[in-house]
Amino acid sequence: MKMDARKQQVLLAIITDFIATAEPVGSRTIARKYDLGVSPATIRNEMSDLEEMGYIEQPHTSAGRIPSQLGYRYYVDFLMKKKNLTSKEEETIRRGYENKVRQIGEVITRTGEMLAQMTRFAAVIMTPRLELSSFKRIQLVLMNPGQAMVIVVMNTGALQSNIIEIPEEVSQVDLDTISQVLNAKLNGLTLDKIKVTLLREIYFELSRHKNIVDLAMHLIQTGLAVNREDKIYLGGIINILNQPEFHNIEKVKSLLSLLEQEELLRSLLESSDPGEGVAVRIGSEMMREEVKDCSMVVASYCIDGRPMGTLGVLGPTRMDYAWVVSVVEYMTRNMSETMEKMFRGWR
Amino acid sequence: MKMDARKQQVLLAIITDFIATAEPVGSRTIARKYDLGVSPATIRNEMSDLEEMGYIEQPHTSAGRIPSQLGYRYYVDFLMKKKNLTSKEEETIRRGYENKVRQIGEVITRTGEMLAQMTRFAAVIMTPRLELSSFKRIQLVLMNPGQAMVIVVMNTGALQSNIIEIPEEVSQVDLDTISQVLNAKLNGLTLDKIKVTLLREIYFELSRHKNIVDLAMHLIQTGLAVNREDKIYLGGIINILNQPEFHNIEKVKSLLSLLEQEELLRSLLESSDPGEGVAVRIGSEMMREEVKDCSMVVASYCIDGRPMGTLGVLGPTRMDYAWVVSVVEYMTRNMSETMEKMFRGWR
DNA sequence: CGTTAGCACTCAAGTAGTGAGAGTGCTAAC
DNA sequence: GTTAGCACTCTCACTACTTGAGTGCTAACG
Repeated sequence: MKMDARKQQVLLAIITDFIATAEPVGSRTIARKYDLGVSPATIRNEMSDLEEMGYIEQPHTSAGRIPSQLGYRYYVDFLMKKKNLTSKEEETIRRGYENKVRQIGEVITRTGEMLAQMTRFAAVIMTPRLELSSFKRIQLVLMNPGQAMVIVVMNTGALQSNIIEIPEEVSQVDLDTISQVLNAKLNGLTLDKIKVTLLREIYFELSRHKNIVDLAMHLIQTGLAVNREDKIYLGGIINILNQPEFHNIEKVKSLLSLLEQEELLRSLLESSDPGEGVAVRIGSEMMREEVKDCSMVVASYCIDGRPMGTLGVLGPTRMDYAWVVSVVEYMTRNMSETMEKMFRGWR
Repeated sequence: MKMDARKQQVLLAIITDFIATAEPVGSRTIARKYDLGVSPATIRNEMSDLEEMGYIEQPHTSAGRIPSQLGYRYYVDFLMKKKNLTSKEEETIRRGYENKVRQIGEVITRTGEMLAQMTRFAAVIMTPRLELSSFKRIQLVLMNPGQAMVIVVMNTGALQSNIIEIPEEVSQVDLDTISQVLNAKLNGLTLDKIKVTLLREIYFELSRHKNIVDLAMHLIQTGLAVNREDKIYLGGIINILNQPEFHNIEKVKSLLSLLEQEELLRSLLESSDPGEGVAVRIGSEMMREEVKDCSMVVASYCIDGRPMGTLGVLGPTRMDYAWVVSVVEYMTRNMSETMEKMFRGWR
């Protein structure tokens, strides 16, 4: 069986209607609301074909049809027309970034809030990936004899801190010395490269201060290594509960238990890392039972063309993809620009 | 009408049973399960009295009784016997803190996880209140000409960072000078006191560096002032959904929308700030419609006897208060000790 | 040969009626 | 003061019935 123009029209009608109403769509409804110029009987025939091809399915015999996962996929790939945001909506988004967003965390929070509010779904955003950020500055603070805090500032403005054990006799002045040497050597490198290349140089440099050289090594190894997980913003879960498909509490529970586990959320976001532009992951494409009735629309935000992190929206498979894709796209562009503006010269 | 010993026994039986089963309790059940030595009929009379006094209520005519909010209050204040944790449970908790918890954030996360897991309710923890922490160190990092990052380290190990605008010509060396002066002057003060006392001294000190003195003032005012909100840990929401009283999705929605708004959550936690020991807030005592069917068990964790923040558990009013109070108490003590050990000498 | 009208068939969901079970409150007897 | 007995109430689960939406099939139409 082959897909022809009319089948496409029917499929489009079914999906459009189902997205809007969350009710199975019957042949009669299509004939009435979407002017295809044919009778319900004809549409029934087409629907029967579409069902055989796997694009739609029937919840039960006497109900209308609903799109299958495959149907959504076809829709997203071939049928969907992007909706442009109204200039008022674009305005709202731009406004959101104007109001003193200084810190990277603020940009992310603001983006997440807007994303959740506009799409009415849950928003998920990863902070810029640390392994792609580069080292800006290190600072050692003596907390008390024997313990120091290592503070690492990345060029994205991200802060990493860590408490390490040091010999009792090391003073703040010693720490400052180490800071200085490290700063000179490490500036501008990505975390990946730090360990491999420069240990020898630093060793040599610090050999004047024999007593602290071991410390510095220790510090590089432990202080920089741990705690490298990126944080995740998650908001607007409440929106998902407003969707009729989540009136069933069991689904809510399973979804929520997934979202509460940050590692799972991260793997979800990472596995659906889009190359370029906006990607749509539908239901079981995400390979997780808990979200088989959900879809994600994700995109990467970039700084100087380099993708730094992922942001996205999580909602039921029955979502208005055209709209959500447009919002995510516009949002991503604005967020990227805001960050770029913020980081100009920080590298 | 006066409360007598037998009424107390009956009330205790009702609450105990209801906590365990979530079903209204009838006179027959009490007579059978709780050996009061009287017949159901007598218990019925007592129940009738208790209802009149407001301690219990009837969902409908032919159902048993359930505790009213007042009933729970009476139970918590007068009837409840603390359950001691088994040594195995205590062991689990202690273990949780042994495994390299270095940072304040880790202590909080770990505590939250354990609290949620043990009580099977949602856990809420506030980070140590900044206004009670004292200043440890300030560090200024030049991000690019015209912008600097202010990093403030508190004695609790908490980090605050902020981007500020500075004159283009200010160099990292200038910033280091300012850092040095500020560090010397500010060390050990609480944030509250910083502004008022020392501006003049610092002004004098920096007058050698005329060009940056204004900057330093600006920095103190903006850099330290903003972003002073304490963060909140929230976890284990999923547990609440497992309670039968939350099978109604509307309640879930209303609760979740409250929990998603951090300020509301904070006000909830702050308003039920316990003086000493563990406090229980039942239903509408929290003054919020969304949690009228919930209770909180909260306590303050202390460092050197000074209460630094609040932690607590949020669950349905029908919770095993005796058990939860014990867990929260033990947990608070352990968390306080862990933090104290960690901070020894940091102030 | 594609399209359409007509019709029998199916199924979910709502409605009404029924009976069982749990629990109470009252009364009278102990 | 306590208890047994009993009538009464109300929820809940179960069943039967009706309604309406929607399909699939068949035969007729252009």
